[in-house]
Amino acid sequence: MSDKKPMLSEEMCYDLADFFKNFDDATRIKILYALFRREMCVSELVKELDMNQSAISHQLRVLRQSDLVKFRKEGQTAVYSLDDDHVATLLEMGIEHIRHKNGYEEE
Amino acid sequence: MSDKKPMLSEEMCYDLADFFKNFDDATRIKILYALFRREMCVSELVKELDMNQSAISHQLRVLRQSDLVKFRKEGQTAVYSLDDDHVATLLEMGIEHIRHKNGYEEE
DNA sequence: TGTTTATATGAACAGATATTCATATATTGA
DNA sequence: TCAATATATGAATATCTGTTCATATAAACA
Repeated sequence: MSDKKPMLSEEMCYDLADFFKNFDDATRIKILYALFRREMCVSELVKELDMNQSAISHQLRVLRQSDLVKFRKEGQTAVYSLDDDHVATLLEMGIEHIRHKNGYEEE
Repeated sequence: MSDKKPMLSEEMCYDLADFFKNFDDATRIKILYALFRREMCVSELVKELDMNQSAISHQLRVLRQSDLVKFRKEGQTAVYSLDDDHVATLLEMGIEHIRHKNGYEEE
């Protein structure tokens, strides 16, 4: 046991959990995947997800605080985009996992 | 937009969120990482994580129901191990992400 | 300046969830 | 059979979290 990888530090465990929390909600998944397809402003996300503007803004704040998305102001609109290379990879790993588990390799 | 990847289905978004929920809690991260190092029975996990046996068992049930861990009975003990190839990869991606973000590439 | 549009945000509320406590089940050994 | 050990699980509780509502801010434009 002593010659193996050491256990994770308490701090790392909490940081990891916080990181993965970004992906544990369907709304945030939708936002992240939408931004993976292309950058979008808030009102476009509101239409795409057919949800309350406030709900979208609140979730964008969560994702911003984790540095998963960034945005730039263009006049009165805020254009959001992904700010982390790992996001797309993680989403695709998850998708592959689900497809594999549910047994529909193809499509 | 029409020639790009289509948006994810509602069901896929919820399945993805449910999958990532397994990693959104520090206790489950600890359990998963401990089992990544080696298989362990419940009482070993209780000692390793220094937590209530009931709490561990409840979390093991969550992970079992998502097919992330499996177990075999050996007498009165239940030996748990990882049951999904993606788990270790995901954890390592998360760890790399944190290290990268916090700026300590090395070590 | 006043109005409209886009976005952000605090407060409140409802629903989800992690832990604890008590207890059940089942295996081992005396 | 009785006691001890290992694990599982239902109920209760406290905390966390996502959404909504109301409202604030700020840019654009008449």
